[in-house]
Amino acid sequence: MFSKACEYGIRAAIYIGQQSADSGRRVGLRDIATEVGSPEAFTAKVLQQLVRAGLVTSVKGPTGGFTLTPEQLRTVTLRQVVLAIDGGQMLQGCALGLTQCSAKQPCPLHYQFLPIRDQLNEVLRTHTIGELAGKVHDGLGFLRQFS
Amino acid sequence: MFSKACEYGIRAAIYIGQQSADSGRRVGLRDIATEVGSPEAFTAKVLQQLVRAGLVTSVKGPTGGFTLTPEQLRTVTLRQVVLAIDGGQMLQGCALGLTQCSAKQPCPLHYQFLPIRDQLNEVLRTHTIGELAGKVHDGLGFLRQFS
DNA sequence: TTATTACCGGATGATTTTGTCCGGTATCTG
DNA sequence: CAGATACCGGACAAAATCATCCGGTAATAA
Repeated sequence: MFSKACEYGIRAAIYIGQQSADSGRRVGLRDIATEVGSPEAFTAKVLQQLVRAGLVTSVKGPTGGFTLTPEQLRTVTLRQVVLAIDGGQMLQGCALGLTQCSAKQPCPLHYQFLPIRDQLNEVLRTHTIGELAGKVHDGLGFLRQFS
Repeated sequence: MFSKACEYGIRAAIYIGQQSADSGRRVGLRDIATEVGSPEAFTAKVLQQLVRAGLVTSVKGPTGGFTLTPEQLRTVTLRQVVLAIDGGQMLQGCALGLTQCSAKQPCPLHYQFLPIRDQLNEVLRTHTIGELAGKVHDGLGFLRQFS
């Protein structure tokens, strides 16, 4: 569905959001990677993308780390995170890989996939990181395996 | 959404199906790759997977090529093609990459993605290659770009 | 100011996916 | 039977993705 980078990015963003909403405190890379079950260095790369896109805030130095501002918690959607990391291929590309697939020249699956893609876009558009973070905070969702 | 291999495989299967239904004639690899806009040698690999899975029939030698039997035209679904090439990751895996994501320990997106995945499975399960081939035959669907 | 902390950025490497090449083999035609 | 055709299968190569390493830099704390 999404790339590994995007999976890590979403999980990391939600974890950062949870900690930010919880106590306003910043979380370090090591902490994030541990809690989310992702490779540390690779996660750093992904987070840099999110920071550059303005979806996550970072602070250098001691007591530094990553955080989501109240505004980011409220406004950043899943869709923005996915777009920043994976681009729009999954969200708008043709299911059969045709570069110009439209009502004018549809692939044989065009109309079958329209509602699926619409629903996917809807889910990504209507869920904020802050909302998902709340779900994790309430024990209604998990970001890694617990064995 | 799907891998390149899978995109090529679906397009190729539909084209073979269209020619088979049309006149029962077999189509060669070169012909398929041209009509579907895919790399020839790579498409051969993908088609071999479909032949081994029993979803497409191949005949060697002169006048040989690929074909779909009437039974294959009637029964082979898109879902079978996708499973043969990409496996079940897209159809059942967790959107956030958790290896054990279930109602018992759901990711924060688990319930949001359930209906999407259900709908995707439904579309793949209820459409046969033969049906899609008919759509292409009737000019209601295209398998490559026409510029 | 100085040392430490922790993100930043580029270089590098491993793995998977994508794509090519070519000899082998089955099969049809003459 | 001989020759040509076209799929089969393995080896190989290129590109994208996934992942690591390490020095640089900004910021904090003593």
